[in-house]
Amino acid sequence: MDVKTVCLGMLTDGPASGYDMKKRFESCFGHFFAAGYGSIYPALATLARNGLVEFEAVPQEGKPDRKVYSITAEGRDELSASLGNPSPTHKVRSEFLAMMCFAHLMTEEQIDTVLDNKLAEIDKFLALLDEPCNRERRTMSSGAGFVAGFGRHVTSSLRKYIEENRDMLKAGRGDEKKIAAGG
Amino acid sequence: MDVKTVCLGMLTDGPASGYDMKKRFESCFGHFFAAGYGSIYPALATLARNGLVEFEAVPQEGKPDRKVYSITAEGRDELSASLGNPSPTHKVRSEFLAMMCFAHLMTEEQIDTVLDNKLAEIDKFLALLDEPCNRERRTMSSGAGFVAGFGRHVTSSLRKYIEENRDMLKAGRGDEKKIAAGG
DNA sequence: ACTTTATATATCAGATTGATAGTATGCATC
DNA sequence: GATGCATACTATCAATCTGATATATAAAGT
Repeated sequence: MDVKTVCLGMLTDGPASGYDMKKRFESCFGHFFAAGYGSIYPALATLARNGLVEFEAVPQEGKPDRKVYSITAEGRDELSASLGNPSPTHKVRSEFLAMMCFAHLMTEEQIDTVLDNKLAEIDKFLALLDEPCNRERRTMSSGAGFVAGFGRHVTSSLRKYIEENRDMLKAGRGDEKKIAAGG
Repeated sequence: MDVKTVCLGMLTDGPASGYDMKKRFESCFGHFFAAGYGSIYPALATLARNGLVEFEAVPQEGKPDRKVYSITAEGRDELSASLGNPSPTHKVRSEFLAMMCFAHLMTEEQIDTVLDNKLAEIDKFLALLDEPCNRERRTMSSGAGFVAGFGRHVTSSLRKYIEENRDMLKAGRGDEKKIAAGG
């Protein structure tokens, strides 16, 4: 289940260009499976080379050809095999938590700044999940609904934890040497 | 805040080898900042090349030299600068959620298998967080306590969501063409 | 005797990230 | 009328990370 597989999955909804897919990655998949051009274009090139997708170059005025990709029968087989994986991963990569492990090396001000920024970021994300997706709910598949709900639920929970436990990070730091005081 | 920075942070607790650090990544950082030898050794090599750490090769009987790394004054400055980053990231990479987006292309059996495996994995992780870390709580920094609690809280919340909403994934799939029936 | 686990290092192919680049149109700001 | 920015569309690249693998030794389990 890499970017290639997600691209295959997207193409079961109909043909699309790399640019279209990028927009879909941003709007729907962004919060749990980010992908930029640097992974989408190579993925599509590899898929095409292996016959899992095919594309038609649509000429445009003054713009590069639009390459519209479609999934092939082999592509559907490959996707089907990928969806048979019984243990898909779910990983977190958090500079935030890694940094908080070293809170005793930070000033109180630095900790507060990071925490406040993180809460603001979370609120922004929650607002995003509530606005445009609710309107599309008719066209959303059951899976997309599950995933959007997942994001809302887990992110709210995360927010609550930070608010209720941020005091922990300032406690018991009096006797530690602060290396980050000078900057 | 990459592997290099976390290595620097670990070294503020005292000298350690790459092997020692790998164990620490596994036990404490694993669930939010994984790192294998393939990133730790190159990170230490780069840090040493830049004078942010220094190492002493300790000869051993019948084993390769143990390279024991220590942080330098320049390393502390670099770490301090990294801890000043006001917006550290927190990213999720989930094959699981990506797959659930395509639940309408899966059989009910496949969905159940994935969900049951995921719940079992979550239980295993929660048990892990409760057993060895609780005993070490005296030696844990406030930051490590915050982060461990974060893991417990968010993972429990995630578990609850899956249990309470898994039915969504089977609903409304009758009129969809299933491509994954054959395997 | 065989396998696993632990100690220790290190490399490599493949994938991803984040930035950058090229080319054209339209829209707003100065 | 110029400058900057957003949108539309492609694509590449260095730095980094992942997961597997290689090399050695030895204790401990089966």
